[in-house]
Amino acid sequence: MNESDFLKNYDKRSFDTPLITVDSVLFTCHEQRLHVLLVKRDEHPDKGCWSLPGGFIDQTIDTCLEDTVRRKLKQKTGVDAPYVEQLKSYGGNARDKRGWAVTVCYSALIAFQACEAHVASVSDARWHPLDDIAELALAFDHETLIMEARERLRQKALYSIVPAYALPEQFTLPELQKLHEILIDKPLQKKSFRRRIEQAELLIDTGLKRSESGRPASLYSLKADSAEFTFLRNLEN
Amino acid sequence: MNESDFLKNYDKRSFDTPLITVDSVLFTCHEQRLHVLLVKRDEHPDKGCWSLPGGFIDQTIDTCLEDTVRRKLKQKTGVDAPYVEQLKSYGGNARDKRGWAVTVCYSALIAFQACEAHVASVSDARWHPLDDIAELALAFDHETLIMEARERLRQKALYSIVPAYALPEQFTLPELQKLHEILIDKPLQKKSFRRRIEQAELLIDTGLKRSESGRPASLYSLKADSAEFTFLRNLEN
DNA sequence: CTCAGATAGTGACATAACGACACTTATTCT
DNA sequence: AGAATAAGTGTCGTTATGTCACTATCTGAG
Repeated sequence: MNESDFLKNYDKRSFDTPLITVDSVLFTCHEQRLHVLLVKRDEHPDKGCWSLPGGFIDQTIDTCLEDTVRRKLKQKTGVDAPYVEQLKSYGGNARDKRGWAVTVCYSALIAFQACEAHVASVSDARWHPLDDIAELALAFDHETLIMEARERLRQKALYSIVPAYALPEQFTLPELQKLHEILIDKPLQKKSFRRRIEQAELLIDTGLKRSESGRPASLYSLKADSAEFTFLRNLEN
Repeated sequence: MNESDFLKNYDKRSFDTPLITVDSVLFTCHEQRLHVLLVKRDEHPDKGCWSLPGGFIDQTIDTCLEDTVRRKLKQKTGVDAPYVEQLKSYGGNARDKRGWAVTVCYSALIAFQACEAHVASVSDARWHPLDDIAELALAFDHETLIMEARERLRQKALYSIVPAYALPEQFTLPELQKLHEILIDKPLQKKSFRRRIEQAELLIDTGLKRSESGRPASLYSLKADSAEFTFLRNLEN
């Protein structure tokens, strides 16, 4: 039998394949706290629990996994997230009551202001402070997904400025430093922090921000695709 | 309807879900070259092409994705790989002629000697020098998977000694350094290399190895689970 | 048996990045 | 005007690394 005959007769629905979904841990920084976007499930299983934005692949419109992720995120936020990164896949027979299930988990970052209005208009979506999710009823193994994504973001904060995507397009260095301090849960030396960033040339200066009090701070934005660029050392202080 | 009624009536086979598989890029170091284990496909699609060891999840015996990976690898190598790490998932409608397909790609390392005999006895499995795979006919998008896994391993070589799992359990520092040099394709200063490792205390000294010529070299082996421990800086020389 | 060659491993100094912290500058509020 | 606050800099000591010469130990040729 040649390949085209094989494919003509092939029916992948004749196999019992695991369920496959994508899920995203969308982070933002709001009022000096890290938040995650959660969606209240209104269908079984785990009906009524909070879950990560995500779901099944639409084979008719998604050409790859990231298409699914961005589509699902846009439904909840109204905008395309500036940073989306695949983290890890979880698969097993115990994750989902419906049976063997695989989910490809992504992490994403967005500025709170960029989607504030749209999120408020979506009835089942809500930002939750990360420190509060232990008290929520979470669907499936999503608490694990969130915690592992949180840990990855903490690691990123040690050697990159990826977290900057959780801030508005323009931000000051003290604002960025504060975010890093939240992420790694430790105060940082401002001199060291500035040096690391200046040296790596990851940001561009875009003017001055008139401050409420104190000196005016320079506004920065991310240099094109500087996301993954690394500092030279780990942050230890 | 309550949840248990819902689950009773739920049939995941009524949906057309993508195909889902796992694949592993198993590396080893042999005769100063990096090799990858490939398997010759004897079924459609891409019959006759070389592919990565992997395949479908067996929902009756695998409880998680890594179970599938280790099971498939053991079929080809005869032993359990000492290092297995999930890298990335690939999904899309163009990867596999059978339709929308997702694969969870793992990277694994093993000592050549640990599985030399068994691999030789498996008719469809063979080690291929990494530099030669461009000339092979590879199935699906497996060339991409291999290249991205190769790049990840290169990165690991810059800040960890994970590559040591591609060596026998006991090895000398010059052997490890040579492997890193192969991975990052650049000569390294032995003094710097030794210092980085000694400082991080990633290895334990286990005796002396009588050399063919030159001074006898100390044998080392990995400290328990020191795999991911990092050096403090990137290797630049 | 001895010495050359090869390889393992060390000593030592210069450089670069970082930690720490005091200091300067600019703005707001009283 | 002066205190308070916050942005941003100067500077010094420490640490890790780059570089490279040097020592030590083995093999093998003559």
